[in-house]
Amino acid sequence: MSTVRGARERARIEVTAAIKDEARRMLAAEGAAKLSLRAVARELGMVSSALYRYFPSRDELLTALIVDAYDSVGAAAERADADVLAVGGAPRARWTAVCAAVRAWALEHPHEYSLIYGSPVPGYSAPMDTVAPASRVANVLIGILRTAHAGRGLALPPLPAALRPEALRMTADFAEGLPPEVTAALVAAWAHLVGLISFELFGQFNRVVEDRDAFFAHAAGQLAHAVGLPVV
Amino acid sequence: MSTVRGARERARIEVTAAIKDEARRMLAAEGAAKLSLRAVARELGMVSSALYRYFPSRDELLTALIVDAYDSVGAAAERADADVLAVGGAPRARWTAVCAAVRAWALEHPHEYSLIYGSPVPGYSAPMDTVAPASRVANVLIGILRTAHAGRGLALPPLPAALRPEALRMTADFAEGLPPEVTAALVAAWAHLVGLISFELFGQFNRVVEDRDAFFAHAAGQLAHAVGLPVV
DNA sequence: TGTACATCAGTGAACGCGCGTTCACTGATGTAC
DNA sequence: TGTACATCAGTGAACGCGCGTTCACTGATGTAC
Repeated sequence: MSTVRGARERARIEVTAAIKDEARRMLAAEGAAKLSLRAVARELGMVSSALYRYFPSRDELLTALIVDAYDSVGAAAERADADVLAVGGAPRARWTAVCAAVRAWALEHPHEYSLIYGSPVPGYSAPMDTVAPASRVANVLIGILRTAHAGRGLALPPLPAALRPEALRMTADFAEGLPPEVTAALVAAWAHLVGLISFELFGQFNRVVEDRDAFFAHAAGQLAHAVGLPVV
Repeated sequence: MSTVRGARERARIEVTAAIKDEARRMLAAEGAAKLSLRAVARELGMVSSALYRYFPSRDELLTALIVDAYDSVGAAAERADADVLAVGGAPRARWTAVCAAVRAWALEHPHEYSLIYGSPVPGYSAPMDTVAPASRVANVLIGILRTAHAGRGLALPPLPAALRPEALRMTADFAEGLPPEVTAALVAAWAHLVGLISFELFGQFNRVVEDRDAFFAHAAGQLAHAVGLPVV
């Protein structure tokens, strides 16, 4: 019951963290495909086989990094939202702040971003552990829209009949309480946001968009509009 | 001056094509990171060193595949647009047809799509040869908007002052003749389109969107709206 | 049309590299009595 | 408090693998006279 851990347990926690930190550094330097257990061990002054005391395989280490990345961007989004909320910000301000926070996180951690929103790592398939952390950012956005809906409301045109059943199902699954047209718009807006960030990060904006801050700020406003958030 | 080629030249063309075809097949099976000259050679019954007669390095082969992929999706977009145009389709119909064609191409060639719109291949940097083919799809969309602008016009609200200079520059650079707010909306819509397709392809829609056809059809309509294309 | 030489596709062996993972081991830390 | 045993982190060697690239070579195709 004691929170005072033995030397063994504390060492284990520290070494596990050191391995993940080093792996993250290599990720940032080389990308996920180049991440190797041997290189991490080498950098830590351990022998490669020693890592197997901490992670049963390279894929498990990758999974840990993916979960951490989702948690990291999720926390950044929650923090941004809470900051705006603390000064009494309206839903629209919260929305654009969260968009900006996700982009800022991506620009600071490009390889971690690639890991979770880029092309899948070949030969790796994400286990269930990643599902919950993966939805933290989306949950922040849903929370904002719920507040807005409960307040002045969200004005969106009705859905075409073909999409209504799907939108109702999505709402029931993960956005209980929102109007179905808002749920549909939210999912599209979320894909849009990640598309914008990916274009910027993966080089698609090279020779196309130069003033990226201005462009993104405008796009985030359009996104807010697309999910029905009023301007004031 | 004769178009009748010698055996040597014809053989070279055929073998080059066979190498690219096989590389594309391996790409589809394993992804870009796993693409290896040795595996391609093995599959073709050649010795690995023989490939160096055709491609000076693995990166050159990758570049060739990237250029082909851009050309392939560009051609698909152009074909879709031409088909709708041939039956007298309005700009909005052309727009949604092109969006659908890009998505269909991506679903058919997921790894080629990853190659051009996914996270960059580690250690590879795209040379200038890829710039022109990369813009074929965008050029189709620009063409549609030009027609629409010349016709009934495109109704979009004016840009915020912060984005006007950038939008004017973009217009001058690659979308001459369009109103600046349309150019800005087009770039955002293009990122949105790729974001939607990437989410679908990279697994982000798993357990989220089930009726993907309906969702995408609706999103493509929203995209048309976002660039100012009238419904009729 | 025939011969001599140049070009070039493809071979096979080799270099040097890094990888993930297993396994028997040593020695330090923790636990039960 | 002291001893005997169990647990576990880390070692070092090894396995078997695939990779990109170079190089001297053979033999077929093309070219000039």
